[in-house]
Amino acid sequence: MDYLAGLNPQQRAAVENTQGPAMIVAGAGSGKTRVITYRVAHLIEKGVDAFNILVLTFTNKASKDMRERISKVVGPEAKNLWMGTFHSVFAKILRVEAEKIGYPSNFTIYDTDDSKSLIRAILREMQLDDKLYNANFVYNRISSAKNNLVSHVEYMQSAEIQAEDLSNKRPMLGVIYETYTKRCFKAGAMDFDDLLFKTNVLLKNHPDVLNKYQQKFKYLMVDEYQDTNFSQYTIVKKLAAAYQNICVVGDDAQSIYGFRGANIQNILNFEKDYPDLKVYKLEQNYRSTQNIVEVANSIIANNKNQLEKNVFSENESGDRIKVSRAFTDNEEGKIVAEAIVQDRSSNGLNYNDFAILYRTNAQSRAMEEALRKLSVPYKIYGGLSFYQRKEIKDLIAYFRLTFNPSDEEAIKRVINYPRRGLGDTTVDKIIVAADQHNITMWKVIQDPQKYIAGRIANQLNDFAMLIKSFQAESKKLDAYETALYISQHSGILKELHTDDSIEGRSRYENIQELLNGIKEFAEREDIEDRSLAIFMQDIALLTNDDREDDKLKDTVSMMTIHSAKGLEFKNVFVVGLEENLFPSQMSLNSRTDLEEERRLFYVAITRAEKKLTLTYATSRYRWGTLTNCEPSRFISEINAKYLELETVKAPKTSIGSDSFDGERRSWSQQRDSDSFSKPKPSVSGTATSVSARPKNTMLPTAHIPTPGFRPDAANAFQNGMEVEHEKFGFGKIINLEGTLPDVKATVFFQGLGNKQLLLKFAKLRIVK
DNA sequence: GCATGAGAAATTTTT
DNA sequence: TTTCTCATGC
Repeated sequence: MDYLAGLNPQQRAAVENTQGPAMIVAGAGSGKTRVITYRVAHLIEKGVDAFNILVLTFTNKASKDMRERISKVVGPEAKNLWMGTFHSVFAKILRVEAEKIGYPSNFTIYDTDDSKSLIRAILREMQLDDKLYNANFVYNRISSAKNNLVSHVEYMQSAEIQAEDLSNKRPMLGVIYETYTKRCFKAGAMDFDDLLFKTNVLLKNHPDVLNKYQQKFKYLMVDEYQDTNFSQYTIVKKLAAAYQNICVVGDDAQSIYGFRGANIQNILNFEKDYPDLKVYKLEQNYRSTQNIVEVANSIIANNKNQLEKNVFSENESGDRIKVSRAFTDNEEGKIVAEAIVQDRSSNGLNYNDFAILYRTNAQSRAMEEALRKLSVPYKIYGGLSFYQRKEIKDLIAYFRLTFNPSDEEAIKRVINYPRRGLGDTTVDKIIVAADQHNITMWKVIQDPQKYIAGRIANQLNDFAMLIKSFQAESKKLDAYETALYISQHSGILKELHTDDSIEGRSRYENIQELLNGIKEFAEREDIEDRSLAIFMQDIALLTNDDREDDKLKDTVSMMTIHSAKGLEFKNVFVVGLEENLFPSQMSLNSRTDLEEERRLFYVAITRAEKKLTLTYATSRYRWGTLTNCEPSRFISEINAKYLELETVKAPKTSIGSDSFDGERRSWSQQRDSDSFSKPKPSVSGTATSVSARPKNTMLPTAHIPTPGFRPDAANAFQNGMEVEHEKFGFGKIINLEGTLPDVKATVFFQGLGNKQLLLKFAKLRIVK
């Protein structure tokens, strides 16, 4: 039992006490994962059968990491643990029990895209205003209903909800919810929230099933308990009811998924559910310097509602927190990139000692450009996952259809890809026919003559035959062979192969990569059923973090703060610390939301081991235009004694005296470099990493045009007028020469001197 | 049914 | 600025 030796007293107590309800409040960097892994290992060492232990996590990555670490202590027995994300564990159980709730066991899992697409279709069919009934909004509404275990029936019956929807002028939401639910059911599909919702239904309506899993999971552990929603909370509570061997681990200060229905009260009130609860507080931070920990503490102290704890560090006190101001988002990128280059060479660090964290994905672009300019290798985490790419989803839709031809979203996705003359009108006809006869789209497609007039029936027949041939082949071939067969005979491979643009080639490669992945799967010896159907089961639950590609490469990591949770880096840059960005604009209306933003900031800070840099810009491109920014309130919440404010540099004015020329020059340079890097500039389609965003040199100052800025016509100007220029700010016309339309004005701008401007081009507004 | 181009909308975080 | 939707004409 030597693994116990390396633990501090609290950690050790949490590990050794395995009976009854327990809550481990784990401050950031306090060795939480270690405690969970050792606790599970300890259970197994004590003789508990691994099959009787269920460990629930939020990300695939967390569960994978933990399983690996556990197997280092207990060996191959770790394989028998039930361990995974809420969604994957209960998907697995639902597949076994599906018939009990009327679903086929090979149900499809709809990802967010599928769900939204279905919602859009329903909105169109109901002829609802898609601005009032925005698909995103509807999706969130349904999602939060499900996460609070409100079924569509209860939704419609609840006077409160109905009144709320009515006052929001969206009385049809209940009907949409109902239709959506029925359509999913008809398609044999569950969305993400259903995996939890239906589990609740199952456990509620089938006491025998509940009992079975209560007996099975004699020991339960839940990681990141502060992120559970009501639906998850209820499942856990039910499963634990028989033995009460429930151990939850979490940190209320790191609850950052409230927007997705997570309820921080679940951890704050845990004690009420289990009065004889034992609480273990892990308060020593082993990760960060004292300064960093104290800054984090001082930030989080601004929140009202929290569990009492005192996180401390016995590491060195460390550097102060650096705060850098930039004038634009591009300059911010430059400051960060330069700091990385310099720090790396002067302190002998690797690129992977650095992370850049931001609030929104959109911020990555400025960072990327800056890093690329200095040839700093980087990797962006999050964003579009491999499995969300169009070509991958297309092929997977064929797979889905093969195993579940009722899958409506899959049909719509590929019925006309590659093109086979089955366009929107035909699809609409199928949907109408299916609706009228109360059958699935697949039924209509199989027997088109019966439902749809005209020659289009022949093409539908062909499509049905195609899918049926896939089904037949899948019974004969292994996963890889089936996948290959489908990709060839669907025409996808050919379609992509003929596209020899850069994007097209990369799509082709992605398909190859997917096929390789399937091949690997087909050759695995540790699983019994290696069919494509099994491979497909959880694919919607995978994210790109699950694919180990270049983990070992030495690159700077870039990601949103949300995806950085659980990670640590020697040097961390938290960028974009501005009001309306971080804290996000959406959070400013309520205390709850603002506190969540603050916890998010807490998470960001506590990722850093040695050095933390906060940056902000005084202006930034948002929705295409330059906007003024104020420094984030979070910066002023930090006690100044911990901060090192960077000396302010004067803004650079890189444009020469003749501004018109200067402007045009930088445009043409940009053009040139674009066409240089893209052999076929005419290729449209998916965006490449080459951005047409104005470069640094185009932003001489940070002037923000007054709202509603509109340039005046060239003939309107007179000598002596005060004018505003889009970029240069306010100035005064001191000379006019030439004749219309070629009048040239000399304008004096404060701080910039005289500029010659051709009035027909310059964006000038008359002030006075 | 499909390709093309104009115009509008969008940006919070994700299993 | 980019991305998507819608309308138009073939």
